[in-house]
Amino acid sequence: MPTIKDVARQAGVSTMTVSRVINNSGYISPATRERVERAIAELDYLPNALARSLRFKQTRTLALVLSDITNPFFTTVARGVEDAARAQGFSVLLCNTDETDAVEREYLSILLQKQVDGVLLVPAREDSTAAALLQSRGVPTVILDRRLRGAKVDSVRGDSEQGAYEVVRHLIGLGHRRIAVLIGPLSVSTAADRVAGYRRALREAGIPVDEALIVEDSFSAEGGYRATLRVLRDEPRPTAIFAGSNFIAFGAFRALREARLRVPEAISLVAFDDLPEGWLMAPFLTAVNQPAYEIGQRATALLLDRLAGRGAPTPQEVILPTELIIRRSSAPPCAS
Amino acid sequence: MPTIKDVARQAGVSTMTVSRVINNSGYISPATRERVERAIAELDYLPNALARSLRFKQTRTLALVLSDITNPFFTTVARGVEDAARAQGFSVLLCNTDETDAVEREYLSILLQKQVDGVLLVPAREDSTAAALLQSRGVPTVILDRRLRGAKVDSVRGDSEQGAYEVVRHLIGLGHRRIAVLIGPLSVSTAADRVAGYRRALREAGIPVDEALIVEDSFSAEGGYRATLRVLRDEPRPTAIFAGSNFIAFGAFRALREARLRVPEAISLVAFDDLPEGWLMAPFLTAVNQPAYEIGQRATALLLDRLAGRGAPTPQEVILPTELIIRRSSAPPCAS
DNA sequence: CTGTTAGCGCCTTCAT
DNA sequence: ATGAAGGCGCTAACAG
Repeated sequence: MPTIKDVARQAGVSTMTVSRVINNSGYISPATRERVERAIAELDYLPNALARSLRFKQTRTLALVLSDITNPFFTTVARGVEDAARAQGFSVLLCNTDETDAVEREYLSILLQKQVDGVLLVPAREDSTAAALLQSRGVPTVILDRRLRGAKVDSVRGDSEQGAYEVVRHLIGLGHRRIAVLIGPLSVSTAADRVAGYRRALREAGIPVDEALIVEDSFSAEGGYRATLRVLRDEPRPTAIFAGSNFIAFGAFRALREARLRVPEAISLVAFDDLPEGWLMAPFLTAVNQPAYEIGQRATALLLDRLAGRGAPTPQEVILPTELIIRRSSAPPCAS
Repeated sequence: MPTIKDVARQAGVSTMTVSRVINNSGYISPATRERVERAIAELDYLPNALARSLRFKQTRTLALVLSDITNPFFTTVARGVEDAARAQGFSVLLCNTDETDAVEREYLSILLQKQVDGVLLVPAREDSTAAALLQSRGVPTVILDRRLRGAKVDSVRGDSEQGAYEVVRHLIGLGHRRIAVLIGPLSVSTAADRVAGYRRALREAGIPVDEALIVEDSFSAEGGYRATLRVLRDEPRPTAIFAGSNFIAFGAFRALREARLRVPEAISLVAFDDLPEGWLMAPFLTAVNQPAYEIGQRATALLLDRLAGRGAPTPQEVILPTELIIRRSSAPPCAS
């Protein structure tokens, strides 16, 4: 790997002159510039970003810390992040935490050491201290997808409360009154918000909340499966299930199939988080869609604005609207 | 951000001593070590990875260059990569190229500048020069998912030829003789290999190949849609379609639905690349599944072995078996 | 066992 | 318009 010294020697100038050419700074005679540029081309010289970062104190690298890139929602968020970052010459370090506090902390330490310029964080828990730590170290941070308790940080997320409210209202409109909600850990704000939306819809319709119908498990297919089994034992059995995430819905659907309950004839099933368009051979599931790509994009724009000193003085909170997509998995309750 | 100097001052030792504590190198009296460690804790000191990388000439960072993280196959690959990398203390820089040569080159330049230790590359084209460039610069590289013409590089991929062969043989076994194959650009090796597998299956069954039934478009839903329209105009119409990727299958399915052709009654549809388990509410599509996670994991292991000097002397080529999953989208041709 | 010197590759500052 | 010195934060090599 040639260094700036090699180029300087080849061009018969000092390293400083080469540096000026590279950075387009200061005055340079056309003749020398020409010579330097030829030397650069001849040697296939590429500046060492580590050395530059060490001097400039910026790496032009962001980190995206999320629970699991395998979740299509986060995949799309990641794509939005990457596109927005690349457009401004930033690279993205990807970190999967599996919702684990320990892994989150481990990654944070690495990211601080690597001197990333900013972090996009999906906190593992609502009271995660990660954001505070980053802030205290002077690393701009944007929270994605979730709320953080008492944090003074920029954040971008979909409107979980309103989205849940709308889909539950849809069920109520169809005539359902016993509606179960299966959700991930309530320590995650999206879980809490979706339950809050659920409660609001019931309250508004004058339907009393049966706490037994609110089942907290994990945001996974297994969680959805377990929660469904539990809810099916209830008497009288709920006529509709609101799955708090796409994965929960998958698990719920499997449990329903095994219990020989047809959807939507025997029981309705709706979910939070749609799958990317075109993925479903026969779109079936009524779902609340979040603008995942835009969440990633907006969050990154916010972060890059801060890095450029263009940030607003106070923390921004961007809440993007969701969209209710009614398909065939929701129908009026059966007459029984 | 405190530096090693601050720690040294606080502990009343030289920076070298601090360095020794950090790296567990050389001899240090327990007493000093203790003092240094306390200073580190008090200051919340974290070593600057940029400076260390500059010295050590290694960044403990890999790059994953792929076409689109939004594709569930690559998502899973990425997860495999990340897990394997993290297990050895490496971070992963994610780069989406959208199959574009220009973006691929742009990223390579950035990655070289950032001094990544190794690259996992899904080349945009079979004759991409990216790998050669990386090798010439001394950056270990592993090719993922695809073959590269005449490259002396490690590579890990699924067995496209055999997978295609098997699924087409499955169709032939059902009685199909006019089988269309819809595929992405033949300049991508997976496309070429899947067509090769298709041809082998037909040849073996003594069925002449009708070149009109081999349609090259893009590896996308739109490509699948367009290709299907074309193939449906053929006379006599094919009784089965082999979609060369999951996205192609999605587009094909939409075109078939619009043409009011029921699957599998009117026409069978099979695909390469399954969707992650549990994603489908009602698994329907007969598909060839590739071990995506393992591809990512194995490739990363190979790369890290090389970095550690544990690599084999000659380039390794790992070809992992695929698995045919027969579901309800394939059936015997209708009597017509 | 610990400290000093020098340098990784680059750029800011200040001369010339 | 160009160059020399010094330093970003860290560590290998050599003292002592």
